[in-house]
Amino acid sequence: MQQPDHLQYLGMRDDIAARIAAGELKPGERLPSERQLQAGGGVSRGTIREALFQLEGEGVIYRKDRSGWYVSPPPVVYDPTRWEGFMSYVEAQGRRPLTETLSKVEIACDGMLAQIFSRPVGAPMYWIRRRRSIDGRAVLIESIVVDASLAPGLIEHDLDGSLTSVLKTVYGIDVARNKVDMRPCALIREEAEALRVKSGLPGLNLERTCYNAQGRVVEFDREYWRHDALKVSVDIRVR
Amino acid sequence: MQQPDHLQYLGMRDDIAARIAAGELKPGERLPSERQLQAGGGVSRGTIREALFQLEGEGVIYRKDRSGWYVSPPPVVYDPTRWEGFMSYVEAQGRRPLTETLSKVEIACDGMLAQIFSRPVGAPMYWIRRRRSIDGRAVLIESIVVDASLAPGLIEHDLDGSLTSVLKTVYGIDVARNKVDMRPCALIREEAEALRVKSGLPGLNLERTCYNAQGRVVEFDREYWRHDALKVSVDIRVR
DNA sequence: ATGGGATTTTGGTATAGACCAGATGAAATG
DNA sequence: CATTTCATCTGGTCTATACCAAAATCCCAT
Repeated sequence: MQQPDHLQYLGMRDDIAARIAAGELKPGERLPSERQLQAGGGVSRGTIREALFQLEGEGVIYRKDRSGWYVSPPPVVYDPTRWEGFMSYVEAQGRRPLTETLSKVEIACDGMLAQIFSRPVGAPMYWIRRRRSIDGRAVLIESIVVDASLAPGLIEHDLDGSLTSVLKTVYGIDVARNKVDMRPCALIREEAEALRVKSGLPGLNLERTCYNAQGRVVEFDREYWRHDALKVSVDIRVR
Repeated sequence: MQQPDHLQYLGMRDDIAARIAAGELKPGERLPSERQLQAGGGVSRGTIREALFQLEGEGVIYRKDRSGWYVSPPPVVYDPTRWEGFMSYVEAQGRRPLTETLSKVEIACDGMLAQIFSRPVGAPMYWIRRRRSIDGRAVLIESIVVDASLAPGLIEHDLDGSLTSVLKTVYGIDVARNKVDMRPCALIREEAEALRVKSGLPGLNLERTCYNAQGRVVEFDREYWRHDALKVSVDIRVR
C-alpha cells in the first residue's frame, strides 16, 4: 500500500522493534511512555501511537490499559488435536497457567445447541465460562457446553483445574474425535472486557466439538484467544 | 476495557454494522465516504475512522486504498487437511478464484530449508511466489518451496492453476501427511504490499509441510491470508 | 511496617486542521 | 470510438491540543 521509506510511523516501529530484538527491552518490561517516546524526535503523539499499534498488531508489544506498553512474551504452542488440558501443555512449556471459572450454570438446550448435540430442545446442559491466563496475563476466554446427561453433577466439581481430567476420571468420558473451526476475529464486547483489552484487538476464535467413541457430542467449546498468545500446530494425515 | 455506552466510535460502529446487517449495504458495495459519514453528526473524522477500523477488525468491511470502504464478502472455508487445491474449493463455494504466479526460480537450499527438507545445503529447490484472489480481491500470498529432485522441471509448467494437480499428474507425487502451523499475524512489508493492504492489517500465517508416503518432505508452503477472507475447519481423530 | 488518601502519570478519546498521493471519472483530444 | 488529460474525490499521514478515567506512585497518619 505504501513504501516504508518516508512514513514516520513505520520508521519508529522499526526503531522500537530493533531495540527489542537487540535485547535492550526484554519480555514483560515496560516501554517508555508515549510522551517520553515523543520527546525524543519532533513527532506528535498520534504518530507514536500509530507505530505502537503496528507493533501491537505484530504481537511484539501489548498494552495494559492506562498502565503502559509492554514487550510481549513468546506465544505458547497449542495442538487442538491433543486432548491434554491447557494446564498441562502450558506448564510443559515452562509457563505458569491459571484458570478462573467465571460462571457455571445449568441451562436448557436451545435450538442451536440442540442441533450441535443432536439432543431435544430443553435437554439439560451445563454452561461454563472460564478465563485462562499465562504468567499472569489473561490470554483466552472460553464458553463450554457439556451434555448434562453424560456428566451429571459436573458443575459441583472444582473446574479451575482441568475439565478434561474431571470428565475422564469422574465420568469415564473419552474423546475420540474433534471438529475444530478456527477464524481470525476481533475481540469485542464481553470478550474484550473479560480479557481487559481494547475493543478490536485481533484474536483467534476457536470452536471445538468433541465426540465420544459412539459419535455422540460430549462437549462444545468456543474459545477467544488474544492473537499474540498462541501458535496452533496440527499434525495430520491427509484423507 | 471500557463500557460501549459513552464511546462515540463504538456507537457509530454499531450504527454502521446495523445498516449492513439490515441489508441496506450489501457485500461489495461502497460505504459513504468518511467525510460524508462525518457530515451526519457533529463528529470529527478521526472518530469516524476509529469506528471504521473497528469494523475492519471484525471483518465486516474492508478498504481499497484511496478508493473507499466496502462491505466484506463472506469468508471461504478452508480445510488444510484436504489435499484439494485452492481453485477447486473456492469454486465449490460458488466464488471465483484467481492465481497469479509472481515469481518462480531455482534456488540453492539454505540452512533453514536444509533442516526442513532433510537435504544437504546447496541442494536444488524451486521457490514459487503466488498471489491468490477471490472474486477479484487478493486474499493470500504464498511462498512455496519444492524439492527440485522430486519434481525436476516443475517451474517450466504453468503454475497459475493447481500446483497440486501438476505434482500429482506430472510427477506422481502423493501427499500422505501434513504438518500445519497457524498463527495470527499482521500483514506487513512485502505481504502487505502484494495484497495491497495497509501495513498492520490482521492476517493469518499458515505454514504447511507436506510429506510423501516415505516420510520425505515434498513441499514447504508459507501462506499469508487476509484475516477476513477465511475460516479454517479441521476434522480430526484424537491421538 | 501498614493502610489510606491525594497527586501524578499513563494511555484513551475526541476535536480541528492541513497536506499528500493514488483512484476516479469527466472532459478534451486524437 | 478509443485515448489522454486534468480536476476532483478519497483515504492516508501528521500536527497540535484538550480533557478524561484508570493506574501507579508518593506521602502521611497510624
